[in-house]
Amino acid sequence: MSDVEMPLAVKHEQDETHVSSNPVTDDGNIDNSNSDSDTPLQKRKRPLARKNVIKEEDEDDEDIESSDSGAPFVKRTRPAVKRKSYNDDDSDNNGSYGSPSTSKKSSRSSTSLSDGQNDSSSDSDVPLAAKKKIVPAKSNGSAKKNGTNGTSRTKAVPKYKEESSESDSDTPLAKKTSTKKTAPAKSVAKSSATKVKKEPDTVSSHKAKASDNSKSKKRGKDEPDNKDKVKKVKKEEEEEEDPNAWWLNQNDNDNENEDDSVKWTTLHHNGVLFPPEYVPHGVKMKYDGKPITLAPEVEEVASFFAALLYTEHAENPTFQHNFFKDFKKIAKAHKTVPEITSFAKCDFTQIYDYFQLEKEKKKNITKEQKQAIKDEKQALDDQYGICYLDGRKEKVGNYRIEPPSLFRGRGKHPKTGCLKLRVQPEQVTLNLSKDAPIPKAPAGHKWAKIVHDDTKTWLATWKENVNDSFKYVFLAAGSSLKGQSDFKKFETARALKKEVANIRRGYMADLKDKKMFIRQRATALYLIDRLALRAGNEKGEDEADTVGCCSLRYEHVTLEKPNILHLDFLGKDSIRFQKTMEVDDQVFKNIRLFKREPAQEGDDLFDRLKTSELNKHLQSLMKGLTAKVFRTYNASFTFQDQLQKLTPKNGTVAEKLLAYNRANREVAVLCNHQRAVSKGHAAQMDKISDKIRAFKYQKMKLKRTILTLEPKLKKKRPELREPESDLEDDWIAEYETQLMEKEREKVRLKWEKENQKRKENKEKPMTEKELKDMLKEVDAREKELVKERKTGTVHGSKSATVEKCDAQLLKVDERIAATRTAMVDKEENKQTALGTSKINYIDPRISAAWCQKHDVPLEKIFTKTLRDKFKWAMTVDANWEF
DNA sequence: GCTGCCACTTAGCAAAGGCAGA
DNA sequence: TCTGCCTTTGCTAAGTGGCAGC
Repeated sequence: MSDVEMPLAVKHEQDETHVSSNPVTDDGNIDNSNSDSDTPLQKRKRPLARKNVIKEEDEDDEDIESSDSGAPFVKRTRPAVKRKSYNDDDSDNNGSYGSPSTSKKSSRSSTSLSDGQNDSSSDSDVPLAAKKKIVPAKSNGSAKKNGTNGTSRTKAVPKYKEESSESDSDTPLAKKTSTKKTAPAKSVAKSSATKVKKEPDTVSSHKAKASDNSKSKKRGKDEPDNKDKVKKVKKEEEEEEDPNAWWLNQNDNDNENEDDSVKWTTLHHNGVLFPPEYVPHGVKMKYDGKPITLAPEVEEVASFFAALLYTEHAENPTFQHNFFKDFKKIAKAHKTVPEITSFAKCDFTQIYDYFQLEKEKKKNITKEQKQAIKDEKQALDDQYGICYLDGRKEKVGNYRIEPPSLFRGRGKHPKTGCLKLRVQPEQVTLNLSKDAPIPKAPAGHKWAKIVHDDTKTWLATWKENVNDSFKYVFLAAGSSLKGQSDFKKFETARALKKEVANIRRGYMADLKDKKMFIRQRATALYLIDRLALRAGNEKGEDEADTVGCCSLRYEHVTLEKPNILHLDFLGKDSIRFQKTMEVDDQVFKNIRLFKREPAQEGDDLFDRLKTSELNKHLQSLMKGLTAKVFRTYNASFTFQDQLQKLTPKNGTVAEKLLAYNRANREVAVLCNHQRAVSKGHAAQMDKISDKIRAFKYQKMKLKRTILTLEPKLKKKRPELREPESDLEDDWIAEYETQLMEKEREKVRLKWEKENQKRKENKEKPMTEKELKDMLKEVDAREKELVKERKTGTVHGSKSATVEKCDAQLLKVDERIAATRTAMVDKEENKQTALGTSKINYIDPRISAAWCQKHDVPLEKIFTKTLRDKFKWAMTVDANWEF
């Protein structure tokens, strides 16, 4: 089997590419004289229209219809921004790749497939499904019935009604809502429950599990502790009686066709929290070497930049350019003297230094001050951090209005550095139920609008000025609405699991379709499925140049005979996607066809395909299916598959966790979730190595003690004479010197502490001589160590016995193993971000079931926040399968 | 049928918090 | 108890995809 079938087998090289720097000229413009043509400020080359008729000499392609009846061949035009490959100066990476000319005339016939490649239409060639062992879900199928397949969505009629933006009530939220204890006739729990049905093995309770004593099988040494911990966590979390446990409160008789667009019946909240008004610090910036006085409004913007000095943002020419443009404007508006016209003459370091000082001060505040800050935060959380949805208390997520700042766009975002203005209450619309008291707007202000839209989950919204996009205040991740949404997402992915073999057969057949549009759709789907690519919607010219599958361009794809595909592009967040994989021969042929001359840099690879068309097709294959479901499905499937393969049956908890993280990592790699290697990574690794060496040293000493106690064991137990690896004589000598030095330091501290105590008790202090005597003991020990090194005999403590030493040896071995495991985990994890896939793509029920099955405490894999977010998933039993 | 708007999910980074070792 | 490092959380940017309106 070729590894083309397995997303995991994809070879990948990852890298991160970010902005390059161009100097900013005095007038605030970017000097491009030395840069390549890749600057975001330049126009992207408009793609040339490709010839309509494409002739392919390969027999399959000969009679492709040139004008798809289903898809009018109108070449789409993209924003006219010239886009050059971001990795122009990284040519080494591509040097060995097949040049675009490989896509020209090929002597290969369709039968010249690589070894093991079958006809793409055959079953054996159906990807993943056929190759991976797909275990049918053990559930009773209700998921399909309930999740996404069973309901027909009734179109929502938004119940919009505007009201006066004046606040009409001071009544505190809790007081008002507390009278509304009974759930409304159509509560979320009910309406959502119609889609979220009970699966017998899904809702078996943890309580039953907790009382199950059958798990008294042999445990690792650390496990009794863990068991207690599990119990403790379970108990704590069970004790928090959850009135929002919608997943337990499902009614089989609920009407499946019920309108699921209505999200709530009543919604009460306290509005949003605005950032405090700006308080000027009075620290002056320098202009042309001289301190200048700034109006508070100007000082605020200067401070935004000063706070970012020496960061990548402040070094980024686009950021500088955009900041300076806005800064100049605001400085002029406030008649700053002298007029600020040159970025190069601006010196923000004094403000930066002031912030550093403030940071230091903040570090050194008293306990009481810290507590006061904490209390203040708690009070705000109490006021704004909760709301009442259908009478039930729920957490609000981000109730703070985003403070003014400089927009920190990622990658080569053309607007990065622009001034993000302070949001006024007059821009903020609140969404709450008609019966809810309207929160008071800040003094002297009023709200933009008050709406009562029960089809929306947001509590507040406003428009930001930089990208003209909407911002929202939503419920927290652990809320019922978010939980139900998560549940639905994973149920759709599970539904895909049942359909995926058919869908794959379908798109593999479509790869040879006569219509170009269908071929492109099938090829794109193949890539989305195999490489977990994002859909790739079209983007505007005022956004960073990043792509997904449907927006891949000519220059992102390179082919290498016989069937190797290289992909290299910037994906979401300008994270580089760089992978090489073997692809199905027909996919290879198709991409070669799509890349045909006169296609050139800047041209779309899939010039007839849009994400909307792709998703429309997917909807026809399975209800609720979109491109992104493949990512969720493949992530969860891969995770479960890897967990099953990697988890050691009789391993320790540490070993099982290593397996868990490895499975998680496979998913993170599949989804291309990257992170920068932390600055201190190498030093941290060295530290762990030292720790292991120290353990080995202990082991060596114990072995020698045993042999000193029982010299006869030399023959019986030859392993006692074997030297420890990595323990050179020089290292041992140095280590022992360090040990003794630390010992002396300890003795001195002990002596000082004792004297301090005696002083307080008005007793006679210890003398210097006594200290010297104590230090002499250390000297004697050091001499002894030198002797031990020479002779190889170690006497150990007076009470030392062979049995005791053996027991200690065992313990040290365990510690070495655990530390090694942690070290391997850390090294393997340095470039990969596991969190994103864990939070968004991996069905949490897989983890919950795994924890139960392998007796691993849940809190080892999910933080409190995640346990809260996934509480709906924690009730599965050990045999639950995705 | 196309386009842009809107609502929501997904994403990495940086600050805050918490914990282990000194 | 303190310090420094690692983990967790908060923030907000950047995606996806449905749908209204032209």
